[in-house]
Amino acid sequence: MPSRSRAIADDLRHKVSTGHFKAGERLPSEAQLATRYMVSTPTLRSALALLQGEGLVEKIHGSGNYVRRPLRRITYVGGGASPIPTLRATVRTTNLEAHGDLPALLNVPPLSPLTEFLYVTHDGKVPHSLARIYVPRELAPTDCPAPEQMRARLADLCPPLSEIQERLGARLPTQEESTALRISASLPVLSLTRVATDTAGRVVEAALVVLPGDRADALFTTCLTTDEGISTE
Amino acid sequence: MPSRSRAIADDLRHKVSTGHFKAGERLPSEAQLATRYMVSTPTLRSALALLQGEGLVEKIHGSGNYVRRPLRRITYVGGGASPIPTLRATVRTTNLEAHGDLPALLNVPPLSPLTEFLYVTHDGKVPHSLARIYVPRELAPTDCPAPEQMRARLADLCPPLSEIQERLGARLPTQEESTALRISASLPVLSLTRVATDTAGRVVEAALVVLPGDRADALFTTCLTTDEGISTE
DNA sequence: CAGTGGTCTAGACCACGAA
DNA sequence: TCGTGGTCTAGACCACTGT
Repeated sequence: MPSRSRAIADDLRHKVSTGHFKAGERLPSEAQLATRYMVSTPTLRSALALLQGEGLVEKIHGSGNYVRRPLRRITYVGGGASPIPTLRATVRTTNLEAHGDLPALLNVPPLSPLTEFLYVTHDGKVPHSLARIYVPRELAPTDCPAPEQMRARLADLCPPLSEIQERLGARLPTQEESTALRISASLPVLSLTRVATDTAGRVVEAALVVLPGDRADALFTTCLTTDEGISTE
Repeated sequence: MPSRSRAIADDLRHKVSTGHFKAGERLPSEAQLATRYMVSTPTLRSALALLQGEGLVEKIHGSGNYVRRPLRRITYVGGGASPIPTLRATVRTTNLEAHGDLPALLNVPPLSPLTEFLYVTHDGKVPHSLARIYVPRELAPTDCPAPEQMRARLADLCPPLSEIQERLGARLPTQEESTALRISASLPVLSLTRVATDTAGRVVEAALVVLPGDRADALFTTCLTTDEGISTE
C-alpha cells in the first residue's frame, strides 16, 4: 500500500540518485512540488520528512530544501583505538559535580568533582560528532588536549589502562544534539558510551559519543586465534 | 519554542511516568485527546508520533494508542559470544544466490550458492530481534539449528574461526523490519553486520542483525592487559 | 520586502479491529 | 456495525532567509 507521500519520496529519491537533482542543489519550493505532484502541502512535507530521516535532504528554514552532499563516512574503531579519525575539533572544558548517570558510570560518589570535555569534531564546515568526556578532576589535564592527545595521555597513566567497555545504542537525537550536529530530529544517531578502567580498577574516563546515523558506523574486530572469547553460553 | 505538539508530548510523557496512564493501558482516543488539549487531530497525532519514536506508545490501527509495557532490555554481546540471549526463535531457511552486498561481504563470486537463515527471536509474544545469516552453501547444515547451536557448529569447524568483524550503525527500519519487529517506522534500529572468518581466510558466516533501538544495545569489552590495541593513530 | 519553510486548523474519506 | 487510527485536503498565519 504505497501511500501518496511514500510514492513521492520514492520518486524524489530516484530523481536524486539519477542526477536529476544534483548534490547541493536546491529543490523546487514545497508549494511548487505540491502542485507538480498534485497533493496538498502537508502531504508533500511528509514525503520530504522521509527523505530527511534518511539524511538525503536538508531543510533550511526560509531558504529551501537542499540535496545533501554525500558526506565522508566516519568509522569509529572500537577496542581502544583512536575514538574518532583526526579531525578539527572544538573543545570546551567545564568543571562540575557528578550527577545523573555519571556516578554509576565512573564508579565515584555523587557530587564528586569531575572535568567535562565537550568535543565537537568537524569535517570541513560540517559537524561530524559530538563527544562528552568525563574524567575525575584529579586525573584531568589542565589544558585542553586534542582528542588524540587525550588518549595518548591516558595511555601514559600509571597504573595503565586495563579494560575498555563500549556500549552502543540507536536512538533519535535530543534537540541539543540535532542542533549541534546540524541533522534532522528524525535522523537516528549512533550513541556510544565508553568506559575506560585502569589496572587498579578505577574508572579513568567515561565518554558519551553521538554520531549521525546516516554516515557513521562503529567497527569492532575480534581475533580468536587462541580460542578465547568463543562461548555458546 | 515549545511547539504545541511538543508540549502535548511532554505532558503525556509526564502522565505516563507518574502512573496517570499505566503500562498496557489504552489512551483516550485521538479525537478525545485532541478535544482535551484543544488542538486539531493532526497536531495531536504529531505529538503521539514523537512518543512513538521513543518507543513509549504503540499505535494499533483500529484499536487505539497503548502505553507500551516496559520490555526486557536486550544486550548483544560482541566479540564472538552468543549473538543474542537464548530466546525462542522462529527460523526460515532459504537457498539463494549471492547478490547485492553479499558477494563483497562473504568474499565469494556473485551468484555463488548461499543458504540464508532468517531468525526472528521472541521474548514471550514480543518480537525482539531479526537476523539474516548467510553461509556458503557447502558449509551450511542441512537442518535448522537454533542460533546458539549454529554458533557451536561454527566453533567446531576445521579450520577454526580466526576473526570476527562487527560493524554497527543506527538507522530507521525498513518497512519489512518495522513489521517483523512490530515497532513504529520512526523508531531507530541498531543494525549490526557480523562477518566471521576462519584461519584459512575464508568467510564462513555473515550475519545482518536488526535490534529495536528503544530496548537494545551492544556491548563490547576489550582487555588491554598486554598493551596491545592501544594506538593513537 | 518577497519567498521560503514551520505549524496549525477543521474538516473529509478510507481501512482496520472488536463485538 | 461502529469506533478506531491512517491519510489527505485546502487553506491560514507566523518565523526565518536573502535581497
